[in-house]
Amino acid sequence: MNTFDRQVCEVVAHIPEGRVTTYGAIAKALGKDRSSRMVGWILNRQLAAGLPAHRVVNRNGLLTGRIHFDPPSAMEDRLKAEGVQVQQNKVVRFQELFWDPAVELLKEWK
DNA sequence: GAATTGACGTTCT
DNA sequence: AAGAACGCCAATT
Repeated sequence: MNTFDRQVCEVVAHIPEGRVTTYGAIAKALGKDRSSRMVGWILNRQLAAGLPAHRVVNRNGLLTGRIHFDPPSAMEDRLKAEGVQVQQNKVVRFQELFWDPAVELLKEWK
């Protein structure tokens, strides 16, 4: 487990309930704005680490990673359970629910 | 070890 | 405005 992995876990673990963020935003917050792909990969590796990976979607608010859940509908169900409305595999009010780690996490970091 | 393939996103045509 | 190309890099074949 390298630094990047931990950073990603750190960020994802801090996403508030009922909020969502994107792969790109996370990558960018870590200075790897071109490696957004890796974020998904890392989550995949750490899926069993108890991370709220369901709060991470692509930049359109689309639940592209639901296929990697077991069952695939788990992602959508969990989000709904947290009060996040989902339709056609995409987050409703995504813009408003978006949680930018580069900004929000910085506040916590203090 | 080369080629392919992604939980992505930006840029160039 | 829609589609192709590319950057990035770990894992799989």
